[in-house]
Order: sequence, then structure tokens, then C-alpha cells
Amino acid sequence: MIQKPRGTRDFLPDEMEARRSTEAKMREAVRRFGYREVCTPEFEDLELFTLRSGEGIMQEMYVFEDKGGRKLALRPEITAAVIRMYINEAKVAPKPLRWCYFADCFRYERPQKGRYRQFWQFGAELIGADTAMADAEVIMLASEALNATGVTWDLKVGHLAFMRNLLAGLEPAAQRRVMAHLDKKDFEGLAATLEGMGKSALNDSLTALVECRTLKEAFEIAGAIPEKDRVEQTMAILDAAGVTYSLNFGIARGLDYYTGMVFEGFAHNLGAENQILGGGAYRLAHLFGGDDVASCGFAIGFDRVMVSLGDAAPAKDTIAAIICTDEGRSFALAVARQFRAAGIRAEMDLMARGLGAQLARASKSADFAVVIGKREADAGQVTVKDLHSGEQKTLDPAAAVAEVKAYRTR
RNA sequence: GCCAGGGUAGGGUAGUCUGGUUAUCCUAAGGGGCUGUGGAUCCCUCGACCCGGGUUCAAAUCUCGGCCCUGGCCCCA
Repeated sequence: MIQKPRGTRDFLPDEMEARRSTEAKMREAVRRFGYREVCTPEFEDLELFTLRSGEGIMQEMYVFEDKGGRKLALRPEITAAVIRMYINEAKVAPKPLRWCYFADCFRYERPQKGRYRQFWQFGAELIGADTAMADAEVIMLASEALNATGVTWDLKVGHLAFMRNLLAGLEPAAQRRVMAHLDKKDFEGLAATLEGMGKSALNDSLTALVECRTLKEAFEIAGAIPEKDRVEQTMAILDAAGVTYSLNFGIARGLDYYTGMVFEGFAHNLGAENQILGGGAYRLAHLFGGDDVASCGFAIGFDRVMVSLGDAAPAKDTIAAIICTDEGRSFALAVARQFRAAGIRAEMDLMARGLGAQLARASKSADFAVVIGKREADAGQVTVKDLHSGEQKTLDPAAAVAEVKAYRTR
């Protein structure tokens, strides 16, 4: 038997309904902010991702060569592709651009809870706005999208300027190493690394910065940073918008291209892979040959949200089983068409079963049985049976449709 | 890449320690009895020891390797 590839999943109808339902909630949340969906190719030029993230990314990507000898990769994330698309297709569009996406990504990693080799991200990118309001809108948007799903989670917001200000005296490579320790809260490694650089003096202030939870403290620790007004404005807007968050200036996001505000979200009930949101302000377009446009965006780990939400069953369709004898079939087909035209899920027997067997079958899966035998067909009526209560009555087809339709709303 | 625990019909399981009958039970699925009112019952059917090597008269069982799953580490754009 052929197995599915490692780290991939099959989704049966129940699970797909739950996923689509959650997806719809997030889509609706960002739609209300004016974000419109875009779609980029499943695979891209390999360079798009190595330019952004360095050669190290190669180990974690699905890389292949096509028949023309082109080096391609399955997308490991969406942001780089969206910015590429912006440069290619929308450079002169009026700013700001508000875009969102829901797409699958591929990473060659060891699968575990909440981590798969094919996974879905729901995200948004705000391109061409470089203000506190822009930063705050993206955080609001991410917050609304996640809250709409019903998941319980924590939002942490930070800004790279504080850490960068403290580290201003270090080489870029050294900065990166220090920030990696901080992002992981690895204080022992941090102390050792700083000592190796002869910068142990920084240890206390960096540790204090990571631990501090108020803007006032952070400014005291990090000193005068040029972005002070912008940071204060951003947080004031979040407060005014009623966003629940905590400050965390240890967020480094592990990436060089983030330029300022950064944020992360963590689900309450997940294990090691509990980060369900990541985002921030960045500049990426210049890497791909475009203008140096300011952008801000986020990505939500959709699969982790689904794991966090658990197995709660989505609202089921009302199902009408159209049950008929041979004599009633022609009329039954017409009736089924009426039910479907009214938006009701109507299913007919395909197994050549008798009336009793069809009813037995319907009782397991349907809410109503619409029985059409010779008597009903001759009279132009149907017998509607509520399979939950057992009550039944004979009605005109239109009345039967109304009866079943009313069931949905009660 | 590393560590731990796993893998028996579609799903859930017993059996593995201590090798030995036709691999247990529940459920689901298909058919039959019935043929205009169901979930019952009865009968029948379908369907599994992850893959490969080794040990043995004999392997689901012991052993080695691989694959895959679950969780943790690492990493996480």
C-alpha cells in the first residue's frame, strides 16, 4: 500500500469542515479591515528564499530542478513571495496595499505535534505605510483574526530598537549571536558569548531588557532610541483599540530583515510548538530588486490553531434524505431539486435499497426523511418525517421545504 | 540530525513478557430475511499482524535493519 509522504496529512470531510469554518472566521476578520486576498505560486525561484534567509534555509526546503534546469523550491513561507509579487505586479498601486493570504507551505523538518512538512499559513501584509498606525493596525488585525477563531492565546509585542541600541557597538554577526540567545531566553549562553567578546558589561542591561514589561523601564535600560515617539504612539493606539497584549523586548524573531516593531502569539494549550503567530515591520523589497518600501505583516500557523481548538465539531448541515420507491422516483427527483434549490442538502438512495432500508440508513445520518412512494407521487405530495422526534406529516413539496428549512434556525 | 515510546481489518482492541489450533472481541462496511415507516434482531460476507533480513521444526511474539506514527530536543522564514 502506498503511504502518504512523511509529515503530510489527509483530511476527511469532518476535519475539512472544521478547517474551512475556522478559515472563514479569519477571512471575515481581515476583510473588515479591508485586506484582500492574493495568491502566489506554490513554487518559486530558489533564490527568492535564499536571498531572504541565507543558504542555511536550503536544508529545510524542498528544492528541485525542473526539466529546463531551473533551481526551484516549494515555498517555505509566503511573505517573500508576496513582496516579490508586489514588485512584479503592483509597484505603482496606490499605497497602502492591504493584502492577505491563506496558503500551504512546505518545510523539510522533523514532524511532531503542530509541525508538519506541509502546513497552512494565514497571513496579511501591509505594504507602503510606515507609521505607528500601520504597525498597530497589523497587530490589531492579527489579534482580531485569532480571537475570531476562539483560540485562547497570549500576544507579546516588542521592538527591535531597544536591543539594537544596546548592541550598537557590536559587529552585525556578533549582534545576531547575542540576539539569538535573547530570543531563546538562554541567559547562560548569553553570558558566555558576551564574555568571549569582552562585552560582559552588557549582560545586566540586556537581561533586564528582556525581563522588563513596561515602556518606561525599557527606555531607562536602553537609553535614548530614535524610535521612542513611534513606539509610544504604537502602544497608545493598541491601548485605545482595546488590544490585549504584553510587552516583551526580548523578541528577536531570529531574522535580520525585521526593522522595528515585532510581535508573537502563543497558544495556551499546545506543547513545544505553541507559537501560533509571528510578525513585525520589515523591509524586504530592495532584496528582490524593488524599491525599499516599508512593510508590516504577520503569519498565523493555521494547523496549530486547529490543534489548539481541538475536536469541537462544526455546526452540521441539516440533511434531508429523499426516500422513494421505484414508482415515486420521477417525482422524488423533482422534489430533491426543489430542496436543493432552497439550499438544503438533499440526498437520495444510490444502492437500490427498499423503503425500510433507506429509512434505516437515513435515521443514522439525516435529520429528515422525505418519503415518496406511489401514494405521494399520485397525490403530488410528500411525507416528511422528523427523524429526531418521529413525527411525520404529508405536505405539498413547497411546504415540506419550508418545514425543513425552518429546522435550521430553531 | 538526536532521544524516548509505539505500529495487529476502515476505527478501537486481545494476544507479545513465556514462539505452537482456523489471531480475540467491539464497531463500521456490504449482502440476505423484510418490501410503505427506521435505528432492533437473526444469518451471511468483507477485512489485519508496517516492510525486509536473521534465529527456529515453527515468528504477531525473539533479534537486526528500514519505513512510518506520537511526544521531546534541535531548528523554526
